[in-house]
Amino acid sequence: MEERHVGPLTFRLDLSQPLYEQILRQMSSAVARGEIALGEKIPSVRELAQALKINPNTVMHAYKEMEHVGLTETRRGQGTFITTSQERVNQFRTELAKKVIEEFLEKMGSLGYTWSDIEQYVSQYKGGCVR
Amino acid sequence: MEERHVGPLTFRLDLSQPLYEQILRQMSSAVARGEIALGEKIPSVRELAQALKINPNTVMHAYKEMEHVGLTETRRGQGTFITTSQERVNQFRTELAKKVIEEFLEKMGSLGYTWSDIEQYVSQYKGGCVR
DNA sequence: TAAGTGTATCATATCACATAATACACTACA
DNA sequence: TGTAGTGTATTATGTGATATGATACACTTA
Repeated sequence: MEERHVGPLTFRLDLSQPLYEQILRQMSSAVARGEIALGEKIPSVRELAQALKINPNTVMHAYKEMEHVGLTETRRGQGTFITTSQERVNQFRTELAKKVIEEFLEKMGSLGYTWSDIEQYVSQYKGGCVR
Repeated sequence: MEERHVGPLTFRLDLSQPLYEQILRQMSSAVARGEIALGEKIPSVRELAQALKINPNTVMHAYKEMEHVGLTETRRGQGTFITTSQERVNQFRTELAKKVIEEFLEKMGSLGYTWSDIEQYVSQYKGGCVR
């Protein structure tokens, strides 16, 4: 629930979802919002772990995922950097969003909600946690 | 991925989400769709477990949840019945949907998506798993 | 050489989820 | 009254994802 700042980055972690997933999403968001530029260095594993008060291995987990999907590039001994490819960033974020949306629609569907139900329903939440 | 039929009810379980949650949602859906009427008896714990090829305790978990939120009423020695209160059914389904929607919006928000992004994005999925 | 990187590998702990087996209590009905 | 079918409770076990803790190694830069 609490905000943690690391350089230009801001994180807000809770226990409702895996920490490494939250790091993953919020790091992607930081890139999308332009809070960190392409090619930029992100905090080291140990630094972020200390700042977020979580275990380095957990950060490592997130970082490995980020590299695996092409959001970051790692240089041993130097650090971890946001990829220089805007295309990869977009693709990665899109993939994440796709999963989120599909899970959402599947759940609503299994609740018996029709398409127009969902459209109406969702619009009620305008002005909530989304900008 | 496979459909299982139990009387008038149909279930489709997979391993991506907790079984008891899927039962919960799909039972609610069945009521909403009118596949089972208010006050109607639903399959016994053992019967549903056998039909879905899962453990009775897992079905029990789902049934306890359903009773806890007021979707069902249980009569020891007789069985479990859908509540006779249409209001409770609606309320229950709405609560479930609310959680699903809030989780969805929170995730999209943490991905840096704006409101109009989401509206556009979601509309691309029209004709998918939702009716 | 030293400090700061990523990386690897142990072990351990917790929690949610599911299974398994068994027993008990209540109800309906032949 | 007995018996079958209900929900319920208990205890144990297993599994996988997640997170932690500690330590060591390899690489890069200054």
